[in-house]
Formats: sequence, C-alpha cells, structure tokens
Amino acid sequence: MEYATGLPQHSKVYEILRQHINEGVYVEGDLLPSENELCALHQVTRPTIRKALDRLANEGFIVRHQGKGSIVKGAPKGVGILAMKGTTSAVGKENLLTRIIVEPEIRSWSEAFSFSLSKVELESGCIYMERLRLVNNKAVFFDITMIPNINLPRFIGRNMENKSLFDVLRKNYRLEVKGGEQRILAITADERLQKFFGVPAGHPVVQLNRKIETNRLGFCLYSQVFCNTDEFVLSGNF
Amino acid sequence: MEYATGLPQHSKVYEILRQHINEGVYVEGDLLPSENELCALHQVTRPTIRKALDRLANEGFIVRHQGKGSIVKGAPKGVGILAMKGTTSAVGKENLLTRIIVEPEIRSWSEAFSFSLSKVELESGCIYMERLRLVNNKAVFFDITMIPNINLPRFIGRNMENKSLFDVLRKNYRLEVKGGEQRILAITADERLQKFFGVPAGHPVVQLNRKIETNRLGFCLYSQVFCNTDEFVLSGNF
DNA sequence: TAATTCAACTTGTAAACACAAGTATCTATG
DNA sequence: CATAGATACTTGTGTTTACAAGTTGAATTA
Repeated sequence: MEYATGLPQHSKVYEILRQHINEGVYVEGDLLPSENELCALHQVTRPTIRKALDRLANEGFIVRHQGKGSIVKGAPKGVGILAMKGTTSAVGKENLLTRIIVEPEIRSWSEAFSFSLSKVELESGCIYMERLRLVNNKAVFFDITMIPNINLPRFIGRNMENKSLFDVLRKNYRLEVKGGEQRILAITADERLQKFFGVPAGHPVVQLNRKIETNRLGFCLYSQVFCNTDEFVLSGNF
Repeated sequence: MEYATGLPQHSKVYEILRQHINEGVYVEGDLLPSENELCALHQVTRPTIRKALDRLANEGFIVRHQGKGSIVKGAPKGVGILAMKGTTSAVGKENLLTRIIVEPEIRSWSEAFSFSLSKVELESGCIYMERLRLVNNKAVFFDITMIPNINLPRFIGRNMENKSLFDVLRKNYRLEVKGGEQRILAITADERLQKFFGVPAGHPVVQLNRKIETNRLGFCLYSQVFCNTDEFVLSGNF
C-alpha cells in the first residue's frame, strides 16, 4: 500500500508506523526503533519523528519511556466505542470482511439519526452508504453512514470494500476524527436486521447513533450502527 | 495561584492557559493571543508555545486554524463514561433518584462480569451493592457494583443513597477514575429486570460491563449496568 | 563476588531559523 | 462601486543544534 504524496512528513511516518503496528510488524511489548534510527530510516530529522511518535503515543499505540525507548502497546485507546471483541475468541483481521450493501451515492438527507443538521449540511446533500461487517462469514455489524457532500472529490466510486472509512478519509482527504457524540439503545431486530444477522424476530440488537466531528470545521460524519452482540460485544476503552 | 517550578516551560504555559480558560479569562469563541504574542508574554520560543497549544488542542480546550488563530472551545472532552439523555426531555437532577436494592456488603467474588481478576483481588473478596436509578419515578438503570475489599475502611455501612459512588471514593478515599474498559451488548429483560423496569418479557435492554481503573495501581472497580432505553438513551461524548 | 562508577545509549526540553500555506485587510485598478 | 491583487498577519512544517535526564550494561573497584 502506498501513501498519499501530499501528506506532511510526520504524517507519513505516523501512517507507516501505525500500519506496521496494526499489521503486526511490531507487536505488543516490542521496542520501536530509537528516534535516531527512525530518522535514518525515513530520512527526516528528530523533531519530525517525534511529532509522529507524539501522535502515536497520544492515541495509545505506543508508550514512551525516557532513557528506554518507545514500547508498542498495540491496543489503541478507543475512539469512542468502535472495537469489536469476541466473547469466546479474539477477532483476527483475517476473519474480518466488509460487504457493501449500498455503494456510496449522493442522496438528500432523510434524517441524521436524531442529530440536527446545519443549513449548509442540508443544502449540500449527503453521501450515503450501507455496509455489513462480517466476522467468520457471520454478520455482526450493519452500518449506515452519511457524510455531507462537501469537498470530497472522487469519493463516489472509490472502492470501499474492506477498507476503513476513517483510513480513507484520513489518508486521502486529511480528515481526522476529533471527537463526537454517540447515543446507545437496545432495540429488537426488524425484518431487515433479522435477515442480515440471521436472527429470529424479537432478537435484541444494540443501536448506536453517532455524530463524529472532524478537524474540518463543522464537517461531521453521521453513522448508525446496528450490532448483533450474540457472539461479539462492543468494546471500548476510555 | 503559582505554578510548580519544576515543570518544563511548555507545561507551565499549558497550565496557565488552561486555568485562564477555566476561569473565563478567555471564553468560548475567543481568539487566543497569537503564538508570537504568547512567546513574548511568557518569554519562550515558538516551539515551546506550540507544544503547550498542541496539548490544549488535543484535549479540546482550543481549536486551531491556520492563518487565523487559536479559538477557545471551552468544553473539554468527556471522560468516556456514558451519561443519560432523555429522548423527549432533558433530565434534571431534581428528577433523579437512587434506590438501594442491596446495601454494600462483603462477598466473595462470584464473577466480575467477564473481566478476569488478579490473585490479590480474588483473595480480598469484594464489596457488593445493587442500585436502581429512577428518573421521574421510573426505573431506567439497574446497577451492580463490585469493588475489591482492599483498604477501604468504613465503606460498609456508609450511606450511599443519592450519592455518586465516584464522589464518595474521590472525596473519602482519594480514588480517581483514570480510565477503563466497557463492553456493551443487547439482551432481553429477564424476570428481575422486567419487574424493575416494568417491561414485558422479551423487551430489549442495554447491558454494560465496565472495568474502571483508578489512580491506585491495580485497583479497579467493576460494574454492570442494565439500561432501559425506551425513554432515555445512553449518551456519551468522546 | 558484590557494589560502584562510567560510558553509551535512550527520550525530554529548548532555542533559533527558514519557508509554506491559509486568512484577512487594505489598496489599486477596472 | 466592485474586483483583483498585494501585503501583513496567522498557524503549519521542517531542519539544525545543544543540553538535560533517565536507563542500561560493561568495566572498575572495594
């Protein structure tokens, strides 16, 4: 995988290291190369490397120890509630699949999952998509995402299969998640969810309505997630 | 108020600015002095100022805009613990009641809601309590709390009615919440929850299993919360 | 042998400099 | 008057240099 060329150096290093941690090049407990070694590796200076490490540390990927080095922690601090955790076994990336139900397309806003929209957002319309997340070929998440159609060139048509939406936004559009609000409730599966999850009528399902703020002022993502928590629970750190 | 002399410069600047924001010297929407102005004010160089601002921005106190300045945001990021939010109306404190179902008592650990316990925790036994939270005399939360029975003198017998457990722990035992993990799932109400919440069989309920870490090393609280999200959803900022 | 010291690492802090890029404002021009 | 452009701000990125402070392990010393 290559990286967008427009990114500043510290972001590039951050992306590379982050991906290496995610891919298992470095595993929990490992010592990252020293800052000076990373300088030589990436042909940048120490402040640049330090900025990348600052961010990794801040997000919980690594812990730094003066005089010792940067230790990989692996599990990043949850950005709200995002991660999935098996009740019986751990979820390996190899078992994770994303199936697109509705390809990204431009729609007018129907509603934004109980969050109120600004005038600009309403006028711009939204990019709408539906995805199903499967673990071991079993549907666990059903995900509706709505993004304001503001300055996202070539987003429609971009292949989102098995890609993290956040990764795409961060790497291609420099959009970073800054925070947000989420509302959680329990519902019973409607016909559609029954079909997706293969569960009977009356089956309890977790519903998350999320408004996700970004570094672009006033630009928020809205997502609604339904989760079948029979085998996998939603897990988050705070 | 003065500031510890041992702190590095960027931390001192951070503390000063943070306090000024909290005290209302700068209010939401205000433009902070420019980086160069802050340099002159505090007699440090721009990288030092920028490090302080980095941290303030990261914690949500300010938002920075290239070419414009740093705008005070005021509201710091939430701690990740979910609050309650009415689907119809806001929840005033006057309408909030806590009813003790099981007074704090010492038990042996039966289990810790799917979290594994350390040897020390197991040997110490736990303080167990059950509480019901009511809004407008309607049960919304049912809360089971388990606390390791380690160095908490006079905790048993303490009146917990309408008191925040966290407040009691912080004020009387200097225990501060540092972080934790929560697992969320949807279940159907069992007989007990049906009675508490006044809901029929098969009614969906949100279940949260939480492990809450404190500033005392290795000392964690465990809590299990059941929530009837018919009228009130769980809401959290991140 | 056991403890201490020292040297060679590591990350942390801080300065001074340069230029890029975004924003707002004033000014000259049509 | 309205618009385009220059300019003077702002924050963003990146380098270079220097030293402080914590950790580790090997060499030295008791």
